[in-house]
Amino acid sequence: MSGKKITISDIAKALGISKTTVSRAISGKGRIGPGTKDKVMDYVEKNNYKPNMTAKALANYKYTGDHSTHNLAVVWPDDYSAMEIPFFQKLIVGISEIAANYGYDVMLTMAADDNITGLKRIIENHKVDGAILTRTLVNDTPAVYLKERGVPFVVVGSTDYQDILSVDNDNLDACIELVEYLLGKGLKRMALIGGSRNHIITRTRFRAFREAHEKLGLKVDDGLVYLDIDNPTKLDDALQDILSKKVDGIVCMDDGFVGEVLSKCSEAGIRIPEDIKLASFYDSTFLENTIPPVTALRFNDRNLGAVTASSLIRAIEGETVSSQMLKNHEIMLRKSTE
Amino acid sequence: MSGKKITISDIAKALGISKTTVSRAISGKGRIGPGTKDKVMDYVEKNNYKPNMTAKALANYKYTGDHSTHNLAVVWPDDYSAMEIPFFQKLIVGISEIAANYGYDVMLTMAADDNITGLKRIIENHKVDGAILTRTLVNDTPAVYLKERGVPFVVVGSTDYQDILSVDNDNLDACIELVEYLLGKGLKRMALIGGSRNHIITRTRFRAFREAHEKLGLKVDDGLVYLDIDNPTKLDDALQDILSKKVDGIVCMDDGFVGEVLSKCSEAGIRIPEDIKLASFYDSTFLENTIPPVTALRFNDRNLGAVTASSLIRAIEGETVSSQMLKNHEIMLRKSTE
DNA sequence: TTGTAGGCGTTATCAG
DNA sequence: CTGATAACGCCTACAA
Repeated sequence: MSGKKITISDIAKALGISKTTVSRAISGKGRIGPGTKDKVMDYVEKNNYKPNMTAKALANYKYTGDHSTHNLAVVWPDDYSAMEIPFFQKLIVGISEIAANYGYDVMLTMAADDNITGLKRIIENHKVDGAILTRTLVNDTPAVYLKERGVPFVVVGSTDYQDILSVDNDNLDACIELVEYLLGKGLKRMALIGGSRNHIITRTRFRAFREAHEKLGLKVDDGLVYLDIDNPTKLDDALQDILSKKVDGIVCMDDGFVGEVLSKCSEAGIRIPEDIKLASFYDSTFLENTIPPVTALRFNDRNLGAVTASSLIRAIEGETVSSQMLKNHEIMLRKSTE
Repeated sequence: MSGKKITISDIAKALGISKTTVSRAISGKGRIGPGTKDKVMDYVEKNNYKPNMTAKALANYKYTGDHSTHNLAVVWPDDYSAMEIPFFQKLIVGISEIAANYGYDVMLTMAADDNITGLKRIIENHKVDGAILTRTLVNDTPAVYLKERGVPFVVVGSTDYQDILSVDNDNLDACIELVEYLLGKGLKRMALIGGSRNHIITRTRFRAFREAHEKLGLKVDDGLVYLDIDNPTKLDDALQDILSKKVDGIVCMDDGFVGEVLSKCSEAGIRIPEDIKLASFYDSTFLENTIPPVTALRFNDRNLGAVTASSLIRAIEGETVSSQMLKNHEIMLRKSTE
């Protein structure tokens, strides 16, 4: 474990040749005699030489003007509710896989709409070549910042901002499809439970809920729509309200709401699906094993991550890429809506 | 959006002063006239100058011999089962928070015991100063690799290897406590369901299960221990077997097993807790809302991540740190064991 | 095929 | 208080 860092000059000196020759032997670029090359490679092997990537990058910059790090930033929301759902985790696995294929590594950072210091540090220190925002916001501070800095980035989800590269599941269609299915079963008074209205996904889901009703000439009762439910207390209150209102169906925007709904119904002696049908706009393995299992929309998050990563990398490398909407959903019909 | 990268020499030329002076103004080191400094800072502001970190690092290396990146690697297991549980997600949030406090950023990479190419690339390209392994293995390829490369690292969880820095929850004590509680309720035939035996955590939990029995002069029936349950099929088989064997309790090593247990019991007309008590060695919000809610051990994973990160950073910065066992658990008694 | 020389952007030394 | 200069490790035109 000799702590001494060895450089190409050291090798050159030891072998009685010039730095240039050593550099050529190692990089494989330029003509070089086979004997010389072997000699160098031998020495490299024996003395465990590792090139100094910093110096390499600096020298390389001179010729190519390229300052790339081969790193991508993935930005996670840092609110508590996001930590409980596996979406972001699956997404990043998909991202990592593709990134690795292209020789990129992944940096992870948290950001809230009112605190993007972590992201700023990474960008300003040139630690990444581009970024992926894993949640779109109505008031999207991170996106605005990246755009203004001229950093390539892709958002996962839809956005109202112009000229922003995005990759999204076909959430709108998927949600409409599910709600239509429920309305088709004759449901008349469905409640809707969802999270922050500052998340684009919440708006999209709400819009789908409305549009499905409209398509069938029905109208949504706004008194049955519960948004901005972002903590257990609000959820409890909403549920109490809902159960007192004689609804015949409950749609949860996220799987995270479902457990509580089931347990409250059970306590209140309300049977699912006999008395109330229940469905979720987002599936997870957990919903397969609830009693009863709950109908939900399943998306392939890992695939979504993969597509996003490849879009970003292609954008970084100068290709022209455009936003995509993935046909990526499946309705998992389960007992809760039978 | 002037693509031109501006350097310290550009500033010097524009202002008719020397590079040295500009450097001093920006770094704040060395004596410099206040007027000059303001002039420079003004220009920096107006022309949006950002230092080239690569060059900075190289120059810095010359004097301090320090090659640090201010990045940490976090290594996730890349098997499918890990993706479903929020443990790793919570852990990394804790890690990120502390890292940010110390001015470090986080790189994420996946590794399996038989595939650590991602980790290798990050280490060999000097992209990080140290690493955190989020799962310990009996046959720990990543740990062996890092040790042999001389890279500072910390493992989350206990390990059999010597001289490895680790931070862990008091899993053994916690599990013993829970099992003792169950035995204290008079249970005589408890089944145990767990994951891969190559995970140290599985061994620890199994050991706790045994030791709790021994403390009360009881013996574990090996026929009721189901390990290496790493896919739905195996779980189904195990459960079928268990339910045919007249057990009076089931302990799941992880919350991921619980949903399936509950639904199988319900199908079979077995009541919990009346016929069989149920508990889990790992809690999650989901277990609060199952029917019935399930008794489980709750650990503060975010805190675990935070402690791990601070250990690693202190190790990187040359302090002597030692392995820690956190007193970090709480038994959440719920209806499933009443 | 190989060597010489100069430069990437920055910082610290040392002289003015 | 300020400026010229060398150096960090590597790479590539250009010369030999």
